[in-house]
Amino acid sequence: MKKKDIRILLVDDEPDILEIVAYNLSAEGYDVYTAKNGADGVAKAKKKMPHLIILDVMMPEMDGIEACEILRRTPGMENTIITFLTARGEDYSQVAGFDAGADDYITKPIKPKVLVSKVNALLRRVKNEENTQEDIVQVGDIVINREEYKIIKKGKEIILPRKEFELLALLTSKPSKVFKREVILDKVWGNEVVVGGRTIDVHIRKLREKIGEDHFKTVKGVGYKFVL
Amino acid sequence: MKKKDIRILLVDDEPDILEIVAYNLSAEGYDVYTAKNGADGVAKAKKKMPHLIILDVMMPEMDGIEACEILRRTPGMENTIITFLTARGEDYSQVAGFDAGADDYITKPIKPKVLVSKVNALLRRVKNEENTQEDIVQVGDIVINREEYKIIKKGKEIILPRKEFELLALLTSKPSKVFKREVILDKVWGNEVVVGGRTIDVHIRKLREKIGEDHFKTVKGVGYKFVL
DNA sequence: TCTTAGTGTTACGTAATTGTTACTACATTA
DNA sequence: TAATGTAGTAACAATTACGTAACACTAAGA
Repeated sequence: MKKKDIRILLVDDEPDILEIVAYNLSAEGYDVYTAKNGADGVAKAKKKMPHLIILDVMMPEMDGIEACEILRRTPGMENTIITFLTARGEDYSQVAGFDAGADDYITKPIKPKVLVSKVNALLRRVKNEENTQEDIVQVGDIVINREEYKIIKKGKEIILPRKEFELLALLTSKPSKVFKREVILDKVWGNEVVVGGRTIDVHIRKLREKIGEDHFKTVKGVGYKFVL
Repeated sequence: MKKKDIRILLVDDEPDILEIVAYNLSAEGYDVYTAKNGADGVAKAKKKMPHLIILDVMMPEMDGIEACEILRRTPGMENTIITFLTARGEDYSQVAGFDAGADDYITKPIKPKVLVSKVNALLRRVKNEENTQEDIVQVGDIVINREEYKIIKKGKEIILPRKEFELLALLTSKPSKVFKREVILDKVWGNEVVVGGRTIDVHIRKLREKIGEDHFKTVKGVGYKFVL
């Protein structure tokens, strides 16, 4: 998952903070949205479904704690990462924030470099996580685009026959996972078709020729896996 | 996943810190281990495979940054949560820490309540997550990954042939339990196949070579058991 | 129809895994 | 201490599984 596809929602009532934080995160490549109070934040969150929400604790209308509690109860947002902005030393806010379901907090005054590092760290997991279900997978110098049925290696497009592509798509859908022969047959060939015992091997061999020998690992007696 | 099954490794060279943090986290119900420098920490981490590692940045022998980099490169620990302990205001450490692959940092002086809240927050995700990941089992310093058909011992990946893998998986499924020869034959070989009387012994021997002599205990006249 | 790319099959070579054997070691019991 | 039963070991044998090349079939388009 690319940074520009990661949405961050910023909620704070101070325009200055909003501006400086939004600037820094945008510069880092994220897709940033802002809201100026808790109620507005909750509304925008439901609309944009951000991956990360940064909430100021102290706000008019609806404070961060309350907003956080509402967000956590919103379907589809149980696992959104929520982090608070809080003044230093407010231990109470921190504990209360965590209780409300926050994942982290960031202390004011905000230091852009630290903030950006922290946001990167919080989102590192998201970036990998989504990889496994993306239609576009990147591994080294190879890009597999399952949506458009094509792969790109070192900037050069390679067209694969359908069966080979489907086999590749299956294996790359969960890198490192071993797919048993029976599972491969079921998913790529369909369980009613009976094919010879060497068919899978032959297709694997073709992929090895075209994509690269070392990406396809044989697990004897079990099946194959795609390694990065 | 229950709190008592969540392992936390604490690495700091100051005994006082170690004690107070360990006390608080233990009281919260976590399974806490400690190490007194980076090198020790890395060794213990490989052995215990903790879910969360709290690393002091400043340490003799090996500092936290270096330890973190090593840990991140260790098989099976790519997704372990790592958080730093750092003195307030050391912006540089924070940024460097995130670059090294940290997920978070905790500032000294440590406030127990805040610390515990934070740890709970960091582990909230783990608690739910692990529920679905049944095919990764941990026993002592050995991780058995059914999905990828590999095992990791002290951070080192070991590939086992299928029969050996299945035999190991069976024995470790219930550590200390003695599996009778007939039961092993049934589960690993299938009750219709008839194999010679020394076959199990030979496979046990291979596991002993690869995994470690002392993990496999012979119970004469009965069978074998796996001990931690 | 002919051609062609894609797909599947076969036969065979090779390597790894699995199983067997014969012998050794050790403990238990008579 | 001899006899017995059970397990450990190494070397070897058998089996299984995989890789490969060459070829056969098939469907779609020229």
